[in-house]
Amino acid sequence: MSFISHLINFFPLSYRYCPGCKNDETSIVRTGEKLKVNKKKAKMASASSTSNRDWGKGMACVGRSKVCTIVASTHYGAIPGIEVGTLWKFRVQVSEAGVHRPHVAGIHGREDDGAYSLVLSGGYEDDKDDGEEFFYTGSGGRDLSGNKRTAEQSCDQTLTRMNKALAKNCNAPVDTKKGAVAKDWKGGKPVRVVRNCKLRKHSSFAPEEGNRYDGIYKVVTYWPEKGKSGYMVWRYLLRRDDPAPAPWTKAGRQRSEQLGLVMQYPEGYLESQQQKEGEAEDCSSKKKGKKRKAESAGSPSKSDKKTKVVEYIIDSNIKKMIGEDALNQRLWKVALSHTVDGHKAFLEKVEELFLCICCQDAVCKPITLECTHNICKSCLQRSFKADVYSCPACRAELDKNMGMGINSTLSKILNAFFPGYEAGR
DNA sequence: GGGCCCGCAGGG
DNA sequence: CCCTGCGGGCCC
Repeated sequence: MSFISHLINFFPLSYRYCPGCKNDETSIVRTGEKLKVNKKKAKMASASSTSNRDWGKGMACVGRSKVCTIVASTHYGAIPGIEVGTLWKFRVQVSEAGVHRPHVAGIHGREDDGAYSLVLSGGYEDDKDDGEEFFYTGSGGRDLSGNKRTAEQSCDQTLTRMNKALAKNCNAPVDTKKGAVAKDWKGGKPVRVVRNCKLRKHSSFAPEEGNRYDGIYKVVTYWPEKGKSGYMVWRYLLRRDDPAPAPWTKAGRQRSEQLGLVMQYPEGYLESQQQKEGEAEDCSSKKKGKKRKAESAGSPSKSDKKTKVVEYIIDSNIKKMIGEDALNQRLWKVALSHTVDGHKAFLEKVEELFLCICCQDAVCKPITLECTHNICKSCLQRSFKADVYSCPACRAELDKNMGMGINSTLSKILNAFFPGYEAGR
């Protein structure tokens, strides 16, 4: 540990770090650790497969390139900085944003807690979408043998796992036999809802392309019923309860426009698609007046950067606390100059400014040193334990007997901006 | 255009 | 560990 502290002291600002782009730590091989030979892999169907298909390309089989750490994976409600109407081409990106973490599954939840998010994708025949409200179908009741991810209904669903999780969001005691109706539906746990373009076949509220975050819904009621397949399915009625206008409404479209929300593609995706198209054209050099289209597609390529953004107005209570955070006035001044860039950009700036240089996360239980650098209490304690008594950011000397009182004002402000962010650690 | 079936993430 | 899963692209 002292080695790490030493390194950090030696190269305090040698690289910049994008808080939103944190790499998955589980894939990092630390000093003294062995490369994880994946036992699972040996057991997987692919090990004995005779297929010659190349699975290395495409978005179906890629892993995440970043993990959302701004809130815990069990966080309920909106993800700070993610606006209603945000668009992503692929599910893996929705996962990276923390909006809906599973890559394939429609419901994310825990059966003893509740459901955090779901995706409407037209994958279940008993779904029905009316925009403000929709009927959702539970998962399961399918034969997934043959290493499949989806199949037709072939047996009854049960109120277990994710189905039970979603039932727990309803503001009523769970009833695994008959279902329940919420006493006061708005009192239930919030569910983040994403609509996928594949839903378009059955719904006029689906996005044209990719996946769209549509805001918070609540479970009004759920019950078991014989589905179109003839097998029992669990059905849920969800109703929208979000302060932001729905993306398909006029107000919602205007808002998306103002915020400059455009389709997000994975890093380098459009470029590689273009290249592929070029190669295909070379190969069959029969030209054929191919549609040279993808070039102008959604990627914010400098020119359309000047889309107008709505200034973010900070809540007056938080503003007051910011005024009271005396030692951090310099940082707050910088942060406040970014409210004109909108909510998302402002929060990203705050996260950057209040990054702990040791753990590279938003500072947690912050201690503000006299040199005005902010460090997580646990990170500073670790440094002291290793007999390093200096500021990890600027190496200013510290009294080895100094108090370890946290900056409670800063802590309150950060918790207001990033609800629950400390729970993830 | 429809079927096949992969890695990966997450919960239990 | 084991099981599940409303993706997704390649091949026919």
